[in-house]
Amino acid sequence: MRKYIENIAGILPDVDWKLYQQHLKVVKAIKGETILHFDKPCKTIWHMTKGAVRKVEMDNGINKTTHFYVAPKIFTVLHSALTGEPSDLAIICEENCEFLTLDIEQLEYLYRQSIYIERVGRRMAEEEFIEEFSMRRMFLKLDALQRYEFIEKKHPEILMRFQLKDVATFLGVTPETLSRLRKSRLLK
Amino acid sequence: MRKYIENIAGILPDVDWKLYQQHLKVVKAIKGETILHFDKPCKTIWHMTKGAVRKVEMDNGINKTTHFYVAPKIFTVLHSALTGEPSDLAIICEENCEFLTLDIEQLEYLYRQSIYIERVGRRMAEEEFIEEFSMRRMFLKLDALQRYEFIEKKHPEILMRFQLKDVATFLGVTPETLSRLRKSRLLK
DNA sequence: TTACGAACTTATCATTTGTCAAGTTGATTC
DNA sequence: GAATCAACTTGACAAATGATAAGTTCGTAA
Repeated sequence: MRKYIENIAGILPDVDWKLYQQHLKVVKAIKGETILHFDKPCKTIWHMTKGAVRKVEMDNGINKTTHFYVAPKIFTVLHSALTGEPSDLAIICEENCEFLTLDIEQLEYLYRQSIYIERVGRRMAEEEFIEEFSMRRMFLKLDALQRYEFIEKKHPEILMRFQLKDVATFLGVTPETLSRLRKSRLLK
Repeated sequence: MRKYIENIAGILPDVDWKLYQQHLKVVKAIKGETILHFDKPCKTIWHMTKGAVRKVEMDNGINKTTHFYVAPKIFTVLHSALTGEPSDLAIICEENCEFLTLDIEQLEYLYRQSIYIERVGRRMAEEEFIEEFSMRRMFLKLDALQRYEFIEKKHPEILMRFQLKDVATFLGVTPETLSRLRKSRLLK
């Protein structure tokens, strides 16, 4: 996990890493488990060391997937964590998972203790912003088939580890449409 | 501008603000001017104190707007600024504008000098991430008319200060479609 | 094994949106 | 004021996608 962080954020000195590490707690969850429920405030940063999860939103009774995460990965529901408001997203384990969890309030404390940890936070936020923008551009310039092929090329792990119906909602189409697009591609 | 920053990032002590301020340069640009061209690396953070700009991408010879910004606002092309790679986005002034510019390399230096400035960077990145995600969710759950109404409600300044053809590409539809949607709404 | 249910696919038809072409409006320039 | 140009609108038709319903496949539990 330290290597994963340093890969994104640059060197994290021993003393800062030790400080950070002290506040992490080991947690496990099994496939199908919901680690964050709708309407509950998100108070945790998850450091996923094993497994895969997805974030979902509820739209007219239909679950739509907004994010897929595969270990190693750090995630939270930021707009809820920052404001304390209930989360409109749930987080569901799609495989058996292992996490190191960190309380949001403890993270705020750690930010004040270490410019290196503050920097990790900045670099993580920057990377998430870039990824989020990349996903939105996908909608601006690509049709449904091209979006599927974009994911196939840039994020193949998503197609390997998650269900097609969830990939469909992530791509902004119905599962039926995704099925048809996949077939149309075979005919070429 | 300091107030704008503190509103997002919390208190910025006098000494840190002074340090920051020393590296800002006043720049003006007129309506229609391109302050960042396609394929040039982005080396600047703009602090727009007056005016309005938009970011555009080129897609098969057609300009598509990815962002609208109205003063006061801080922006850059992050994925280019971080890597030094040429920007696939251009930035165009839609009104006469005034900026305080900051060189990216100087910002990196400032981050190392001050945990408060580092924090400003983190908070800005967090806010941009949240906004970017909010925009993507718009595509996941809303059809074209609903997206228009979402912008009308949440970002009315966009409809007031930018052209409809640019709003259309920002919403992921053709100008013709947006025109029809606006008409269909009048009939209700 | 059988039965069941969920994921995925296929088919049909309706709706939305894009494409292309033409018309209108309004601001700017000469 | 006439000419011009870009923004915006409108119309007709084509293409993409959604909605509904039904069929298939496959893993799991009785």
